[in-house]
Order: sequence, then C-alpha cells, then structure tokens
Amino acid sequence: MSDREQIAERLKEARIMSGLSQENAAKILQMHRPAISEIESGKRKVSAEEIIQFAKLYKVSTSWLLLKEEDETAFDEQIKIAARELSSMDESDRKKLLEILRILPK
Amino acid sequence: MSDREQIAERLKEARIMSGLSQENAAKILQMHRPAISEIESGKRKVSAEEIIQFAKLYKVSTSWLLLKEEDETAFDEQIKIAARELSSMDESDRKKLLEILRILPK
DNA sequence: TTTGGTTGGTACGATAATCGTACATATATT
DNA sequence: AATATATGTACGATTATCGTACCAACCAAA
Repeated sequence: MSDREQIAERLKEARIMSGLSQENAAKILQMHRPAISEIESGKRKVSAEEIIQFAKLYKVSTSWLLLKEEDETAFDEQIKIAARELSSMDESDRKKLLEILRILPK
Repeated sequence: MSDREQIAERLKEARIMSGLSQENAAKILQMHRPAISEIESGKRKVSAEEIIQFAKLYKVSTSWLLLKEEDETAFDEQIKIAARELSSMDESDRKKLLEILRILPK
C-alpha cells in the first residue's frame, strides 16, 4: 500500500469516527467537498498544512494520519480494548486516569 | 508564524542536523534541488508524502516536522502533570494506562 | 411507490502550482 | 584570485487543483 493510499484511508476513517460528512468537514476547513472526496480516494495529494487541519478537526494525531503501524489493530478495536481495560481498574485509579485524559491535548 | 513557515523551518533544521546538502537530499529523495530550496523557504507547498520521506531521511518524527513549538511546550507541561499522577498509581494500572495513551492522539 | 433530502463520486474548463533547466549569488577552500 | 560547493531564482512547459455542475445510491417520510 502506497503512502498516499494509507493517508487516504486514515483520513476517511478519522472523518467517519468524528461523525462528520465530507460536506461538514469541507465547510469547516473551508475546502470544497470534491477535494475531500478525491483526497479520501487517493486521487489527490494532501498538503502538510491540510494534514495539520484534518488532525485538529478529527481529533487525531498527525502521526497517526501519516504513519504505517506494523502491528495494527483497527482504531475502533483498540478503543474497545481500552474501554475493557478501563472498566477493570479500580475507581480511584480510573478517576486519576480520566483526570489525566482531560488535560491531554484534545 | 504560519503552518507553512513552521514546517519550512523544521525541514531546514532537520536537514542541516543530518549533515546533508540540499543537493544530497534531493538526489536521495529523487527530487529536484530547487524544490528543496523553495520548500525550505516556504515558497512551495510540501505534500504529506514528502513529509514522510523527509522524516525518514532526516531521522525525525513527522509530528516534529508538523507541530508548532507552543503546542509542544504545552504538551511537555501536561506530561509532567500526568507523570505525577502516574507515579501514584500501582504498576498494573499504570501499564494499562500507558497502553491506552499509546493509541490516543499525540 | 414516489418525493425529497443527504451523501459521495466524477467531468471539465479555468486557474494555479510545480517541474526542469539554466543562470545568479554567496561562501568557503586552495 | 581562482575554484568548488551550496543555495537562491527566473521562466516556459507541464501538471495539478479549483469551482461548479451533474449524477447515482441510499433512505426516510408521505
């Protein structure tokens, strides 16, 4: 899989995860919807500046959008695993964790 | 400072740190030297794919190339706070937390 | 079923950016 | 000074993107 295809997939996955339509995203980022469509299908390049904007809007890291991870579980699968781990922690530590998560970059 | 200027500065800094001339870098990445020159002066866009290639060649992270300094400073402060919380947790829960943090946006 | 709304893919001319080469400038080394 | 190395820049040819419009698929309400 090429870098561009990888990025295209990540951008689409991140947008869906954040519950936005292509049109929503396009309006917020002041882009045209066809640009989003073509970027997500790998037909069009994405600039570094756009990656920064997408990462902010979709609330993912720029490195997640750009990097290929070797042992890769799908993001939603990882969230499920994290949720399971979270529920197995005792309450005081879970509170601390949530406090930590609150102050981390959104 | 605009995103593009920030990226331009980082790319130049990273290249110099890795001891490469613009021509060296251009040859290895199969780009034309003027492209590197113009990218590093912010006159030309950088694609996401190029960011990946630059990061590999210069041995820096893509996020370092893309993130603004003030974000990193804020992030470091938050990490310190988080570390204080972490140190009060027992080891098994700390491991679970780190696993969760691993998949969250950096 | 039909209508209307939403979403996403695509065509295409106008516009803008990049490519590739050549030349210019700058700095260091001998 | 002379040469080499590194970087900046000009510019026509080429390529990509923009902006708009149109189209198909899907779905829910009438």
